[in-house]
Amino acid sequence: MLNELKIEWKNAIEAELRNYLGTETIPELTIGVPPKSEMGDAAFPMFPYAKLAGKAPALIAKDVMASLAEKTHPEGEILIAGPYLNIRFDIPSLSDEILSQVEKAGDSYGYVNDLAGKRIMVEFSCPNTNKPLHLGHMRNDSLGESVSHLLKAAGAEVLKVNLINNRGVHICKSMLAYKMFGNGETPETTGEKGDHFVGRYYVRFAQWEKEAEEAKAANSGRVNDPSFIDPDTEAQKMLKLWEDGDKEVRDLWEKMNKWTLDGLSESYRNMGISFDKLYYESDTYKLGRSEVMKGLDMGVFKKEEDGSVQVDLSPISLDKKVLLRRDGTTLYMTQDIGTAVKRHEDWPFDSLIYVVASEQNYHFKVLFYVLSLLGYKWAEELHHLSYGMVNLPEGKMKSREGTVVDADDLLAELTELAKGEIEAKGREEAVGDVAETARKIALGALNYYLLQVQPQHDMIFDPKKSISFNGNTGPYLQYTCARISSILRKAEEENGEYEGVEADGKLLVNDDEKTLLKAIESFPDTVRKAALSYDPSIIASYLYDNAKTFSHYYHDNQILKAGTKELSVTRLSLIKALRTVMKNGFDLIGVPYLESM
RNA sequence: GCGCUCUUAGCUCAACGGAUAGAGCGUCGGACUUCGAAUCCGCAGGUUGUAGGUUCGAGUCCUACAGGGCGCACCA
Repeated sequence: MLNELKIEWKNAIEAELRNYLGTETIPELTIGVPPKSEMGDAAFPMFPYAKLAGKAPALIAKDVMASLAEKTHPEGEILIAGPYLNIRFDIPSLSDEILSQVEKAGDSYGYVNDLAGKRIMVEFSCPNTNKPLHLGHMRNDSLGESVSHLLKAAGAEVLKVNLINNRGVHICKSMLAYKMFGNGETPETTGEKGDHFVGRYYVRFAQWEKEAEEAKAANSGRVNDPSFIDPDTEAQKMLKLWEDGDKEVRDLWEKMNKWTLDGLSESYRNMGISFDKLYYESDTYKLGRSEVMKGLDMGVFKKEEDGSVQVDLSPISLDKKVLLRRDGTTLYMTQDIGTAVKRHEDWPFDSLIYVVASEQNYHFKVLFYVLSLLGYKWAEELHHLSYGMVNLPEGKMKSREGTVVDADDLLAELTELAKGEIEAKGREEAVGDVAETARKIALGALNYYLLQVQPQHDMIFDPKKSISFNGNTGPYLQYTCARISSILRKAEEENGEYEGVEADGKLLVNDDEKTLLKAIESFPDTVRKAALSYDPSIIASYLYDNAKTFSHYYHDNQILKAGTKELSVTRLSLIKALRTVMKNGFDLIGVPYLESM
């Protein structure tokens, strides 16, 4: 409704400008927001018309205002701020309408229909089945989950898919190490979570590999000993056996995959991540060969003399890329081609978003181009949501150096910290389920931390300092809502106190109230913007601004003892609407809502 | 070497091409007999990596340079 008003003003001012400048063709008027609320609610800069008019922008603003003031114009007060023509709206007179809209829409307030009728597939996570999740995966998962929610909120039908990387030489490495050094132990016998158990053998392999390399470098007698086993050669052999369907290898593979996947599922559950459909690389890795053959027939790919199939990428200023090896086997790229085609068959999408780290920018550029060469029109609707690395203060996380931040450990540690906070504040009773509340606080802190940064930016994570519960954090947002809930509860408990008293939006006249009303009104626009740009950080900073304004407001103004019952009831309706907005926003960025904490 | 990308306060991050570049953390100093102090208020902290250019207007767009990251496999 404020938007409509702004557009009415834009049209009115443009019409006046045409009149003033004596020409029909004028630069489009831009709609801005003044830096301070006392300067008005909408800003129209007059700079672009200075040359045409041969007058200073400030003078134009004055003249246009004068002539507009004489006519009937849209609702609002015209202000002059130097070269800007600003409009102030009567926010209190709109507040009843704003608040009742929120009330009516409830859980779906903020939802828009820009993507109505669109089917969007979102691929994210894509773990290997040889180790547990780490912080890098968590950024991927938070983003994937959040973007999926955003797209739904924008009206799309969304299918979340995961591709489990459960085959390849790296998987064989953990299997081989287990075979060599496992002595038949299992997650049950050691009491470990399955993914951590398997991950330990992946690390064990790396250790073994290092020892072998050292032995080779030292050229010691061991290397020539017939009993010397080269780990890498052995892993390759195992991969071959796997591909040939060797019973023993396949059985071990099934067993270890299950261990890992059980562990990963538990992590996903704890993190609030879920998928609508799982794809397994063991099923998809051979897909794509027929697509490549089709491309050969179409003449868009070329068979080299050595028998490999390649694609010429010079039209997109790249070199060339092999799509089938000379022995006819498939590659990562081949698989992704096949998987994309299969996915479109499985669930014909209007768009497919790959949430994958920026290291793979090249891969996706090539993939999308190849699919378009194959004539798939939907290739234009593929999107790589490329996000930056999560680094440690001392640099990149390295599994070999043991600097990887484990997802389960981090979550457990944060939960423990949150529990400590609850206990330190003596909130156990008020909170009820302490463990569950602590988990939700930890999750809120983590998701907010990961999503407040724009996806494409690299970010630095300091395990000691990064995640706090104070300041610009998830728990601060949760706390804000818990406070609102607390006030609303109290109001209910004073049963009868406010009976028959009507809220009157015109009473909401102070700056914070107007700021909150404008923010509440702009929530749907914020959702739209975030969804269309696949950027949850827009929601995060929007929610933070609201929490900040509320805290300030709360500090300076009484709600239950506002002076008159009418004012109390009106303020209650304002904070209730704010809570709805916050809650709906929380859903979009994986911050759990808490009644009390 | 080539390509992509990034560089904003001590640190972590914001800022539809628009007005005096903002938050949090950290430092220092204030505010709880008042609806929850996981809060609020204040002080200090900046030549937006450097040099040019486009524009009425540039942290934002273009070019060059410096520095960081990531790619440039018949690995995934």
